Amino acid sequence: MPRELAHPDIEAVTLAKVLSALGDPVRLHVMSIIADGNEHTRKDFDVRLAQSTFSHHIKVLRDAGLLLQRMEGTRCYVSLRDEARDRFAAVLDSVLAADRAERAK
Amino acid sequence: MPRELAHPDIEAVTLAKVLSALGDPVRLHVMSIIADGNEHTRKDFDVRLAQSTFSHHIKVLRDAGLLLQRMEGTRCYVSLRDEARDRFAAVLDSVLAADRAERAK
DNA sequence: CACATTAATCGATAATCGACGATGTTCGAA
DNA sequence: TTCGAACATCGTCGATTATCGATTAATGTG
Repeated sequence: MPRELAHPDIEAVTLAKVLSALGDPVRLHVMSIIADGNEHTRKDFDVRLAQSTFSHHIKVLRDAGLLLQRMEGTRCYVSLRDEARDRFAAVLDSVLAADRAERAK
Repeated sequence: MPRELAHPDIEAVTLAKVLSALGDPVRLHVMSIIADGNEHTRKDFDVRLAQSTFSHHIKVLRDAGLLLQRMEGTRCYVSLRDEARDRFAAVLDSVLAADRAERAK
């Protein structure tokens, strides 16, 4: 596979795109994990989906500019994309807080 | 048509549903208009879509618990739903602010 | 080198979504 | 009472999305 994954220009990302990407339970879960700013591998997300399906969700977040994906050997590390945090700080913070609140219920 | 439109129980609304509903330019525009807390009629939203398509978007927002729809005679008034504002205050505020910022660009 | 691991991508399928025109209902006006 | 305006809903369409299994690529490991 291409060792370089395509990440969109953050300026080209629209708010609607971001919200649409966040509007899915699986992807919200991924965001809640990478919200700590660290890199994570697949094992950190225990979703019971086919591997290819999970890859798809990661790609949606990546295409929305929210997630940074780095390949190292056969491993894949994902983390919150800094430019996204800068550009959508308030939205991401409030969404992640609401997600925690909902999960805690 | 039924003079009473169905509005979901606000407790049954999930964050993912809300974000998914907000993840569309037309619906973001509607939200930005009703954010003032007042009631609005169709003429306040100048979208160049078929009437039925606009109705569809209104219904999506209504089903996400975000919008209150009141019929009076042949007119339809829509406004921000108070329970949604209470439950998702931070998310709505940040999203609407980001929308304004994006539009102002 | 052969083989297992990790994960993107491809191809298929089913479900959902955005858009539209047509229809039906309610109401106000002539 | 008949007409028109306003708007929800229905049926349909093409496009997108979610899911999966299979394939492929890269890299470890025996």
